[in-house]
Amino acid sequence: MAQKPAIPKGTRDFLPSEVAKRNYLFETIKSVFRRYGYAPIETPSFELSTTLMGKYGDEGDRLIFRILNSGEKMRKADLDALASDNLPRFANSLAEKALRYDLTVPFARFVVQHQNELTFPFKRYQIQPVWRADRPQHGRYQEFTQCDVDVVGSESLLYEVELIQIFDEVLSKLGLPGFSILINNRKILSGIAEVSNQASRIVEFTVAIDKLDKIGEEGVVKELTEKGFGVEAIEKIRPLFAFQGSNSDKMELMRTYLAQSEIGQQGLDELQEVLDHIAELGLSKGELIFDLTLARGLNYYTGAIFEVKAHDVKMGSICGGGRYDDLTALFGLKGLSGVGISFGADRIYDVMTELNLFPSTLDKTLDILFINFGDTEARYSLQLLKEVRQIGLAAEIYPSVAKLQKQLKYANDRNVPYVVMIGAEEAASGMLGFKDMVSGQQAQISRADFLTKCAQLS
RNA sequence: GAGGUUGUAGCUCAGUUGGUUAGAGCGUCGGAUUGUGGUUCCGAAGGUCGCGGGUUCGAGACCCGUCUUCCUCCCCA
Repeated sequence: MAQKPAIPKGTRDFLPSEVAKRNYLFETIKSVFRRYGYAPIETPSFELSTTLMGKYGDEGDRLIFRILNSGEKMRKADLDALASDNLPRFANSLAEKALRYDLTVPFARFVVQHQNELTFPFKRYQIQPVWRADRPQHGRYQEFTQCDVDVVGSESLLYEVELIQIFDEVLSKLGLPGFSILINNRKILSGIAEVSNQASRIVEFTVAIDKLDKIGEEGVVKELTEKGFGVEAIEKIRPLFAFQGSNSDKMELMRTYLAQSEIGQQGLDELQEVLDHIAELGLSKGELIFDLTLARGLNYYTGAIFEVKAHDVKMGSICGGGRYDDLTALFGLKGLSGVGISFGADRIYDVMTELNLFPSTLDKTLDILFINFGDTEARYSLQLLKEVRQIGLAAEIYPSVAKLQKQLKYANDRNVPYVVMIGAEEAASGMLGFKDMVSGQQAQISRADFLTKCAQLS
């Protein structure tokens, strides 16, 4: 019985034209990564559940795809846990492997595991798919590709600067007309929590303040109240709702506000240093903005936090990243600070499609098509075809003796710029018909002239 | 995980309060035109109406379930 073809929700097939665009995207990204001295690594698409679980907070755990144990391993199911309603534990006993959720945590595992084989600071890039059991939406998939660059083994803020330059260079190179590179620092957020006496509830606080531009001041107050923040605490953070203006205006406000917080001042110092460097070096199309409401949920960032948003499109963040001081400590290696960023290739692809930024030349996968007029005539074409390929052009001969109309239509559909016709007449005379499919013009030229032309095209 | 929404030809979509044989455009294929494509004209093929159950004399349409799509939350690339 024929089965209706389908793929799981949140996943996609890629047609040749789409792969061409994706490769162009990846190649552009890679070329920049390499130029800044990063080398590629790869890690398995699935890890041990224990490697991933608990690293992304409760929300994150929910979104991790688990791989059901197979065969005899199914007997490991912890039925006691099920009976006592301990579903997380029961789930863990059913699945000892899980699809990776991002590239950062596996990277931390990789660094600890191979620490003796690496030179620090270790700079790597990694372009691989990740999976999230999220509900699909615009720009949101269950399988998508992340392009990460990270450096571990240095606390130098020069890397923050470098990564901002990479954001700017990649996205400018891809032709995005404008985008905002949002930056914040976890220490500033900690300082706010400290000043408002809510040090232990920083996550709830940051989640609420992250919505400032969405639900407004009243909404944030309401949400904080609902979460049990007292009137006093809310009054203490109210000055932050006026946070606006230039980066230096914002810095000034925060210097005053966080005057009593040591950690807050430290965060401001760090941010200031990065801002100064970038101001001096300049950016191409990007705009670096100090954004206090940027409080990404990932609970492993300890210093800088980044996020990038493209202008003029309705799309969430297209890039993210930040500094994490303790990530490798989770796998037993302390005192190793890391900082990294991630490009959301699929979202960038969607943005570029929407803004029509892909070069039209990407469609072309064939330079020359030889028309097939018959078995005898094709012999002449085959010899020439071989030489054309050696020159470096993509070329092929139509596989059967179909009507010329059909062969030309095929050339048309394939976006082939040139067609060569060698029929009985041409085979005898040593000439060939060379047709420009764009202009429609055709000329009889010698084989030598043809090969010269091919050499120019390659 | 919560709420809403969608599904009819390869694609985009019509389809009246439930009523005969479910339509159009685009695309595909064939022909006009045996060595000249994109334009034009003529013709043809192509549908378990997402899937399963129910109501009814009768369901593409109504009800229930399920999957899928898109959207708002949550969260994130």
